[in-house]
Amino acid sequence: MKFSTKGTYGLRAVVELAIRYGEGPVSLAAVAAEQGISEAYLEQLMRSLKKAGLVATARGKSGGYLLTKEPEMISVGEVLRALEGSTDIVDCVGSEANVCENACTCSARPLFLKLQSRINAVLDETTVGELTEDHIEQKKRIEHARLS
Amino acid sequence: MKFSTKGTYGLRAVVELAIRYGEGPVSLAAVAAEQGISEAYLEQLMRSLKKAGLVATARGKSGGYLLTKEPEMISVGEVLRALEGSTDIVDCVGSEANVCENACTCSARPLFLKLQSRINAVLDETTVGELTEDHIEQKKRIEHARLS
DNA sequence: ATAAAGCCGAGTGAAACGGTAGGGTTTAAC
DNA sequence: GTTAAACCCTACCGTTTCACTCGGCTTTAT
Repeated sequence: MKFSTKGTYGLRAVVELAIRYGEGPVSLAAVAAEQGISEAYLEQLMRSLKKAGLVATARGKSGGYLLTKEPEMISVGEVLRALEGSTDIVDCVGSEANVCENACTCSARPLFLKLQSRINAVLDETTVGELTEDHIEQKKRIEHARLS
Repeated sequence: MKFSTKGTYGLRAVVELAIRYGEGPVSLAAVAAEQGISEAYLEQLMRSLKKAGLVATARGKSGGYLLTKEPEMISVGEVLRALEGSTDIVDCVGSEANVCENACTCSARPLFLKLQSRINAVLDETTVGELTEDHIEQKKRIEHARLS
């Protein structure tokens, strides 16, 4: 039940793009530096996000990455699914009905179903826009504290 | 964000003990056979559960495992924590404050905190007793369907 | 032309997972 | 009081995933 850094890094990168939404492409190097992530590693994550259609790219000099929709229209679930393939905690709870042979007698399954629905609720409700706002607020607060 | 079979197997084993709660020790072989789990592997899981004080053992012939409290008094969170060490999705959300250096600026952390609290709610509310009842109900229903 | 950017596949060390093996020690039952 | 059924314990092992790196390619603004 651990969350991978893949998801964390990816989310943070997307928030970084959200901060600069509407200002043209942001280079990988800029995002990596801002977030303290290895450039080469982040590139892989960006590729996943691009394949999922969440980010677009501009190639060539002064190119970079940009979000394909407004931050408020991107749920964190979308981002995580793009990065991790699925946000299902076990195979037998997905809509694709990848159900194991004895699912109907598995005593743990009711718990999994409940857990999954609660998790999905959070992932679907929360948007990248919200995370971005929180983050900007937080940065302001720190700046304030530093000055006083 | 995948759930390990360790947790699943362990939960199922505990439910099996719950079904026979009050009837004396249940042998590893019986639980393993009923749930279709490798005996040697299950033994390791049982040891974790014992170390956590959730099950007791009777050694020697006709020995086995038994729950140390009523199924209704055991939350699934306790079981999972015993098996997996922790049910925290990331280190920086636990009560032990194993917080990473830039936690206060991590844009993903608010999401993690929300997710974790929802997960904890489910894990703390749900008891082994409930899972056991559901399971018994389910078995009855299948028996019914088979006979008709 | 060239340098800055993205694109892409392959490889790698460490850890965890899921499971196995093979020996102990305890104890009820005969 | 032997024996066999049970738990106890340590070590190992093959596979997968993680987190990350490397090196080369293509595109394109300047």
